[in-house]
Amino acid sequence: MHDLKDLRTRPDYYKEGLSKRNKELVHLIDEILILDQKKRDIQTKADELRKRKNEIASEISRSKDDISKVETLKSESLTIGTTLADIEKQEIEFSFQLNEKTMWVPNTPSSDVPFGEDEKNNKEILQWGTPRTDKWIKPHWEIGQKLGILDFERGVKIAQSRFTVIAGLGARLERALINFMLDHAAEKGYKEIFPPILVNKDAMIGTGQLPKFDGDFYKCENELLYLIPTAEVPITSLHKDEVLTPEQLPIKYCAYTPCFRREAGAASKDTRGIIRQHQFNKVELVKITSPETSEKEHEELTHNAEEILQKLELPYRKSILCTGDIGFSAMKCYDLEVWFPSQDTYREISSCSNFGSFQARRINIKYKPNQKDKPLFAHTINGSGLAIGRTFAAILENYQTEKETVLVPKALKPYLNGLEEIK
RNA sequence: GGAGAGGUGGCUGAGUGGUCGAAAGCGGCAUCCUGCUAAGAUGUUGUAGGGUCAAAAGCUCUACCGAGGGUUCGAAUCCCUCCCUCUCCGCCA
Repeated sequence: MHDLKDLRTRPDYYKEGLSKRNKELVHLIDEILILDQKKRDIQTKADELRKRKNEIASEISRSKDDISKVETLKSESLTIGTTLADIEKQEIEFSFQLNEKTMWVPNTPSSDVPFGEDEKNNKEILQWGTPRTDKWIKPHWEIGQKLGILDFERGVKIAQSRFTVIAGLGARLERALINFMLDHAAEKGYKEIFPPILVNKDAMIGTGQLPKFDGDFYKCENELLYLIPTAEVPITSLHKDEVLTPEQLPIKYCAYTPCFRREAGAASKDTRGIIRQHQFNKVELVKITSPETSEKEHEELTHNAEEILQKLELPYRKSILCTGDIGFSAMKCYDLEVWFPSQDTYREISSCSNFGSFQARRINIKYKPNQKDKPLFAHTINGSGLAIGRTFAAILENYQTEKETVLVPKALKPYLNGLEEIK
């Protein structure tokens, strides 16, 4: 969410920022400005009437003995009350509309984000490792089924399509990856959190999942709780309505959680394998920082995610997303994509975003640079470190042997009792 | 799930219909003072939105005592609904 006062003072800055994402968003700014003006006008009117009502109330209390005066005042107050009720209705309506509209406006991209309409314009920054191109490498779902560690049929049997059972050494590998990644994060100074997996609507609004993407998530209607689509949601909201001190910053959290996404609108995408599941595991890295250090912390967080791929010796590339492809709440975002030999391409495995004060403003996370300063909004940053299921799949392919087995990456052996090979 | 108690400013805690945005204490901030420290004195001290202003400061208005409704000229205070916390009982991994 944007700062309305700032938006009022320099609307062109916001228009320009939004036009880089999508030209069709620009009109939102003018609509907001009009609504904002209407809301302020009506608020001024309402405030004046409320003021008069307050005056009358204290006048009555001061002149209780003068019965006729009191009666006159009472009736004046009642008359004002009728008018006020009507105006307040409008006030509420305008505030609602204004808030509603503002909530739908995405963050403005940072000035160093490359311009472009869609993912084709994302800019590759680096490639790491040497991609394998052996033609005999089987897709992860084939080798996974052959090895008896991925069971797609039974996943469907007990749940639905896009739910998969991981069995035996597969389950062990999944768990090893979680522990390995959490340990890596801890080593880098991230405090481990195990949050609730169901969160309320406020948390979903805070990080920007709602209102725009309603329908993408599983919700418990009777409790008004949502299954988290990412640990970003509960972790970033941990400090909701708090004013932090400079000594507390930067706050660094990591969390393993299952994540749940309905994947509506992805009907024909990645129907095979475990790349796109309704339920998947992920280790998430989250930071809360001051505006001064957020850029540096964002780079560092991205690097921390890269280190995991490096330790696992999985070839990957790093790109900066262009203005048209960047997520709703983000001002800048790096994608890490891991190599999939069977698909002869890189696939996203981590998305590391700097949100500026966009989320903090919604969640109300502030910090005081000094004791006497006014509280300012903090910056929030997050990224996957990493998506477990996709890492699992990448290992199945990148570590595959011609004998239809999968070697265990060196870094994971301690987590699998020294196991060398899944066969 | 049942019964009871309660939710007030950064914290502790008073306040049961009328200058209460809220006493007091603690904490914070500023100044002063004692040779330094510790202690002390005085003052100050929330958030959000609006208006005024070129802007900031200032001044001013409105709202906020868990949330939302209601009663009333007037609500922290009375009524209703919901949420949360605590105690007891029940159930349970």
